[in-house]
Amino acid sequence: MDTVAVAKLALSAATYAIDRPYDYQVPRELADTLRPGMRVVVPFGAGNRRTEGIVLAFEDGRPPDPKRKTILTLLDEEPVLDAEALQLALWMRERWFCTVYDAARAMLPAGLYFSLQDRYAVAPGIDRETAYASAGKSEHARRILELIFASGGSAERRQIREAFGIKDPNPALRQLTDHGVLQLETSAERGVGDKTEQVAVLAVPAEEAMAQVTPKRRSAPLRYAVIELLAALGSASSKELCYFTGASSATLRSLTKSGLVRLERREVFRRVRVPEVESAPPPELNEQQQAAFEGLSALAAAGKPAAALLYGVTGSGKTQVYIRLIRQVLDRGRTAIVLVPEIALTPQLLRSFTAQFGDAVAVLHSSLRAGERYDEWKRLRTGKARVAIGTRSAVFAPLKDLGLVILDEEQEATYKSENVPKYHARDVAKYRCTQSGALLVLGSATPSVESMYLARTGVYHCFTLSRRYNEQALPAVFIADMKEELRAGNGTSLSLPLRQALEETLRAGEQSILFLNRRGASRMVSCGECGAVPTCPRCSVHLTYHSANGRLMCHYCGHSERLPAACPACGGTLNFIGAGTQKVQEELEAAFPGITVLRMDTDTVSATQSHEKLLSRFEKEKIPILVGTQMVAKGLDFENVTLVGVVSADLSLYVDDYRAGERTFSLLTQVVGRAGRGNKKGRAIVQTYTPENDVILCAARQDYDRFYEQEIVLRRLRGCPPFRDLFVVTASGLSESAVLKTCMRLRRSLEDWLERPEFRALEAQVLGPAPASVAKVNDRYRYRLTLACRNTRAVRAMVAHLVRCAQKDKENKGVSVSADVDPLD
DNA sequence: AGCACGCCGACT
DNA sequence: GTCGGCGTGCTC
Repeated sequence: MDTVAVAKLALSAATYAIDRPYDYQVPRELADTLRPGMRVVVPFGAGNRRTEGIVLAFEDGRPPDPKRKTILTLLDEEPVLDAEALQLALWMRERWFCTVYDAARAMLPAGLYFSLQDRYAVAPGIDRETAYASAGKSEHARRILELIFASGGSAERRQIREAFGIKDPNPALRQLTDHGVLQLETSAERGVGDKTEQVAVLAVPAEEAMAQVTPKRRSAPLRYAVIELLAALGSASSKELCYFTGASSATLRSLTKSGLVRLERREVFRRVRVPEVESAPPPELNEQQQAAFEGLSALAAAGKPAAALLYGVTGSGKTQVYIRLIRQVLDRGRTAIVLVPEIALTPQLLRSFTAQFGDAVAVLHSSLRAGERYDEWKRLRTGKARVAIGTRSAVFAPLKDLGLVILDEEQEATYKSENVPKYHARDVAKYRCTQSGALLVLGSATPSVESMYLARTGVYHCFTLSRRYNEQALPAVFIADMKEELRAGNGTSLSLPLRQALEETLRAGEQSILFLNRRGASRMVSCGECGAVPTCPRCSVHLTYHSANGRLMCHYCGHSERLPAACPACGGTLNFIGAGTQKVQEELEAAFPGITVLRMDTDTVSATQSHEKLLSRFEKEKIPILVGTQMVAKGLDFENVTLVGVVSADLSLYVDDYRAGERTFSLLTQVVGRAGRGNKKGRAIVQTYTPENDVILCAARQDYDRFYEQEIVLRRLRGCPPFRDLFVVTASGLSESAVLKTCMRLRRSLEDWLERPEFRALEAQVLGPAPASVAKVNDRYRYRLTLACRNTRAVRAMVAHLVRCAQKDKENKGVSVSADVDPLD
């Protein structure tokens, strides 16, 4: 009997509700070349639209099935994912409620991505008249033809859909293709961010262009703004042009139609890599470092999966241990991954790694151009580079014989992805280490409570570095009670002790850093008279001011508007509020006339220069005082900084999140550790309205162990990680009542499930529905249910089932449902 | 999600 | 009789 070869594919068009391996017939000409891990193009769905798929496996000897469709084309010459990576993708689907394709997409560099477009083109030999005759009386078909002829004979399906709005162009499109007037072509284009970018240039002299748009300045302000900017610059990238003027790509297109602007593609110059550094000898280790190294090295040598916590106080030299460990792993013929929270904040670490390992290091992070990222990815896959350093997504580095994964500052929130797939790099790292018998090293001065718990209970090995480099003493920490300051009539953000300390530091010719630990440090605008704050029309958030383009912008949906001259509600004067760094800067300048105060927050960094530049200015010019947000907390060490002030330790503490204590402790510890890195002794002043708070007291004493002991009790009591995980099911939609109804249905079936004998013992708890932290985004209301429960395979399967059923349920029409584990907010 | 099929009202 | 709007069900 005749049999055929069938490929099992994961498809990009399959949503979570219908994600499963799909069977496709392998055409004879691909039978020899096609292997698992390669990407292909296949027809999918009733309309056979082109979809990308990735080969998971083959099955030979299957009976032919007339219903089965056939693979159209091959996209790769070599597999882009190996067997282990495919296995990881399947595991991610189970663990984080995403599709296999979502997982695969996270693993591959964007430069590898194709965008498949269905294009409708006028068939050869068909003229306008024949075409319109075929359209007959169909209004839809006529409109489609108009669009296609207007755009030069062909148009993308997406374009046609958008032009139609809600109505369905498909019957008309089918009619036209059936008559042979139009034909469908598929184009596979390389994805975004290649080596070129779109640039807009003036097509006519600047004066002429200005003369054309000026009369219509009122009615077409965006066109005017674009031309005005282009007249000044000559040319600019389309992206920047839109950012600075608030114009959309439609504005640019309309300007090209008027003949004022030309759009071109221009080569983007690949950016300079890590600066060349002289190679350095392996670092010398002190006694403690040596002990940690030997312990870790033995674990790595065993070739069995293992995890260890490297708990080392700030300045105890964890990097040197990493370097020696990597060296050894490389010498044994294996490879290593180093994850850091943010590349930009770790230039020193990057430099020392390059000095040690030279070309064997590949750097992967989000601000690399797609092409560069792709190049680095290829170097890793081919074995030319054997150490990958990067942020979260570098955990997927395509390395064979992985022997070691290091997560530096493992408690950092950046290791959890906020986009689908919402994975945590720590868990992916664990899985990869298990796959390849590698060692996972979690390094931190302030480990996450979860990791320390696992270390204390013997799941992780634990190594401690308690001695600071050169035996430096920890800075002396003083807590300033801001309630008392208020009672004494001091309403500013600078307490008396902080003022005095600043004065003394100034007099000694030393430098100070003031830290404002406010999350998402951005600036808002409010009316001085009526107190109104401009809000996004589509989302329930305040708009933030961007000084770079002078506009108010929404960080959730991208809405932007010009900063109004006066309050739209009452006509009053608008004031800037927000990060407060500016206010602190002003207060400092008033208190210390003539002293330079450098400010570093999202505003000054994006507008003027990179924070690296700002920091080097601070160091080289010995600017007396630096005020900043989160970004001053980490990274560089300054010899001459002897005073650190925390303006308000409470800001990150009293928020509704079980990790608030941990985050505040970690931040305060890092900030305090900034003082006195050189020979001089440092001190720190922590200002707070709640000086009796245990987290603040522990941080002031740099007493992690005490903090942990208290925190773990709270976590157990509240049923938070590490004792239970929080599964969050989110429903969103345009109708608030529909979203809430979906949530109530979900809650009921969740409770039904938990009644079953196999789940009773888990003592799970269901909370909500409650509005999400940002209750409305893009006009969609968001509510969520929280299930606090041990994270077992059965529970994950149950949640997955629940989400899938909710997505398929007709009662939930117009509401989308998704799930996440231990989300950040 | 995206597409086809089928039902039904409006217009011719 | 069409055309087009809308609800329902499936995706190899």
